[in-house]
Amino acid sequence: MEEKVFYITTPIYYPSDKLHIGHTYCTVATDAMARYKRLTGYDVMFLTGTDEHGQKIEDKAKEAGVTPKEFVDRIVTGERGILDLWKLMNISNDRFIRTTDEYHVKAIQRVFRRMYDKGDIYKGTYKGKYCKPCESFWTESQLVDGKCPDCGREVQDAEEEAYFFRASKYAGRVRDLLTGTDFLEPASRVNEMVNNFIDCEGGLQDLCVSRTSFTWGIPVDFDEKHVVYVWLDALFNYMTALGLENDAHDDLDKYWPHAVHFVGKEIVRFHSIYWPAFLMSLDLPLPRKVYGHGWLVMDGGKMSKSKGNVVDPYILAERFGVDALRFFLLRTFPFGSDGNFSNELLINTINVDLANDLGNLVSRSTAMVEKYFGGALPKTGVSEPVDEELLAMAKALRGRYEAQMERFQFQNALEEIFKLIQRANKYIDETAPWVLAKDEAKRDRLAAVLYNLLETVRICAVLLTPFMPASCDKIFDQIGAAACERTWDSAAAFGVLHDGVTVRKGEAVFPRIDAEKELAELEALEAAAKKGAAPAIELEPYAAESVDFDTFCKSDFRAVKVKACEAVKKSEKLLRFTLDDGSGADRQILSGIHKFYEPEQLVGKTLLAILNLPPRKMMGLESCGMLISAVHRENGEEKLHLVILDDAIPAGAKMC
RNA sequence: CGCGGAGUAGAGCAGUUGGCAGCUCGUCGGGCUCAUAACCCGGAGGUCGUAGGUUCAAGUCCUACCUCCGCAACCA
Repeated sequence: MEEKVFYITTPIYYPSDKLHIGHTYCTVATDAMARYKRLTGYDVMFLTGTDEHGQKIEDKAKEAGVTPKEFVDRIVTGERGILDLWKLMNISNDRFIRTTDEYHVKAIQRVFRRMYDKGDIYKGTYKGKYCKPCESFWTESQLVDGKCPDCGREVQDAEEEAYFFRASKYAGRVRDLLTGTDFLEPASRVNEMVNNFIDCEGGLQDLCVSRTSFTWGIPVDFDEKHVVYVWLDALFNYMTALGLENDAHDDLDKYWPHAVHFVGKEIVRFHSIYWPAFLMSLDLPLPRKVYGHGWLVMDGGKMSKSKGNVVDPYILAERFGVDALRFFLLRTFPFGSDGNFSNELLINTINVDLANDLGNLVSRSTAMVEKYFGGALPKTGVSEPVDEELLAMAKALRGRYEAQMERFQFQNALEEIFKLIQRANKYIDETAPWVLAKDEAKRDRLAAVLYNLLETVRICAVLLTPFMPASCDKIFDQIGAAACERTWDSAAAFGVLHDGVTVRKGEAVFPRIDAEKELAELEALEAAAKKGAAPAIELEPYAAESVDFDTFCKSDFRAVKVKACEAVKKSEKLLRFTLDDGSGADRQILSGIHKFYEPEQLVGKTLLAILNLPPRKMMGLESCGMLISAVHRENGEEKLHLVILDDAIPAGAKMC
């Protein structure tokens, strides 16, 4: 007898900012899976949480003038924070872990020590280059022309003490795990991982697992100037939340062997390579599966702050309904690959599937029971051959749905349900109940037709419950389904609804959306949100330090004329300028301003440039100097204007 | 040759193990009036990126090439 236990997790999200629709997507998928497993009778543990340490949060907190803990508290527990978002989205997680929770911190310290005692963590040096003025540490590959990427000055060899995890020791076992089992899915991600990180040049690299350059992290308890590297801290949340090395919880043995991790494709590497290696080091059992889902992209581009195309789940959920949003995310996109998000698609899906097909089916079915039977439907039907196809589909649905759900193919599972819903709408046409209603002799036949419709709706609603829990309850209430008629078992049988079932046609469960009107309003809303978030005009901070006159005079500012200008291939931002600097020889300067100017509008202009900066390579091309621009931010948006001079100024004229 | 993904109807996409090329929207025509102007039926529209190859049979497998997109790099 198989043990009916299931453990599922989302990644713990990084609260350096508000979460967006992509995080919501992953969490909703996990929630649907958890609810599905509970429905089928499993004992489910569903964990989500936040990963709260690290340099970035330390920096952000400093910027905001608060402590790191205050900073993350606001994003996690504050108004419209992460907890609020999951509450709004009706997420049914059993636990919520924060890596700043005391029990987790203590557990991680013990884990770190165990790995150290075993010899899998060793103290080494992190070799690199140090820039004194910037006080920053760079790796060889981060350098630009052998110089500091921030300030362009010389760097020195330096060594920073750090602890390393001996990942190389487990490379073979991890490779076997990835290539020989279905531990990592979808399978397309396996080759990517093995080729890139294990069978690459130099093999699987040992992982640096401590830092001394910042303090917002879990201290290594036997070497206090180190903090534990974020990933070692973060990955173990999946086990500390069940009681690994702590007394706060005590169900590791029960749930851990049944663990499934849903993760975004960007962190598949850590979950499929380092996470198993960490566990091997501690002789702990591995989770059952890591599933790397795709991203939601906007019009072909990755969602990102700088592109200003981040989608706010609050706005969508409040406008269209939580269940509609949950449904859309899982119905529209294949879970394993990227999906193209758009408001049009969202509205279209809601209208077609939820309003026209499902909502309208419930509406017309219940309306007829009310109209022809006063709301109470006798189970005294007469069946006819035309019923057979509908009944066969309805009876087979649970099995087909289950096969897809077990493979995490939510899109296909929902597709199966909607095939039946469409079949039911067709069945109404075939049987024409409004004609039967006119003939008193056909009253029993009419009852059968309507009963079949309610049964079909009931089965669909049971299977839709994991996706749209609140809406399915409404549907159950409208068709009069009792508690025992909403179960997993009841979804496999036809004819479950009791005799004399009472329908209550209420408000439309999924109202139709006026697409044009909504799109316009959404656009306005999103623009307003963007504006409200940032001040109208934002300027760079004024320099506190003064520069002496001699130093200033060393800068060779000159007027230059643009002889030619073109976009650099494969670069989103770079323009390549060929300039007349008065010397007689052409000067080439690259500038990252394509976002603001098209090349052809600049040819012939007189611009300002500094000529005596050391040449620097970008995208394989050499840039000799820099064009001077005025920069500021407007409503949070970056603005840039080249300094354009009077064309009467000759090329090469010195600015002083 | 840095790594990876994708090219299928006007748009957006599905096609697991090779076996009659499908779905949604749009479009054109018809039906119905129970229902949220919703529902049902039918038509038009594709040399499945290109060129080769394997096979009785290729969207699917193999080889080469073209185009687009991510990551990375870069954005002095």
